[in-house]
Amino acid sequence: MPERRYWLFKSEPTAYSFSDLLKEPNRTAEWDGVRNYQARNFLRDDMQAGDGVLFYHSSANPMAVVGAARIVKPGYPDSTAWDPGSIHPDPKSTPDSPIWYMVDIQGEKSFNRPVTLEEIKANPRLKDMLLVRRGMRLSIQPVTRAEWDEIVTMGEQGG
DNA sequence: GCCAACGTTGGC
DNA sequence: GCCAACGTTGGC
Repeated sequence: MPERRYWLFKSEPTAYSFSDLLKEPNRTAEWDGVRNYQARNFLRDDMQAGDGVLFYHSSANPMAVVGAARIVKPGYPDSTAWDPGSIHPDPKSTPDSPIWYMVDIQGEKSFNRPVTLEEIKANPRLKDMLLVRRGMRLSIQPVTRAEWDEIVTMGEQGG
């Protein structure tokens, strides 16, 4: 049993929100459409079933981590890449030679309150998070155990 | 709506 | 293999 890892997934809530995830059958969705190699490597190589996911709303009001999810299916080829009807087609990726990967995540808990980007920036314990690093645009980022604990604790404070 | 940051593309 | 142009991300 590998050690549990922690991640942060960004999503624009106007495209797909945490409450959308909670409305899915079994609160589970395929996290498809990632088209960045560094994020792809995390999806393909590093994620394991059971890993924790902080769900972050970007370009939102407020910008915040709004809940927790977990990986329920580790990396497998992203079939939307060779689906010409998808919003992120990539004809270079094929079933025989996939380039892009996805995971399945299951929504676990909506926080009692959003943990805002502003609070994250103001918290010295979270100063090293990739999220607040200048120019860091990765939509999937690793998070340390300590950062996970801190954010979950903040989110579970009374609402 | 702006624009800094930065990844990707393509001409050479 | 360099690098200018271009596209995207995402906070402001």
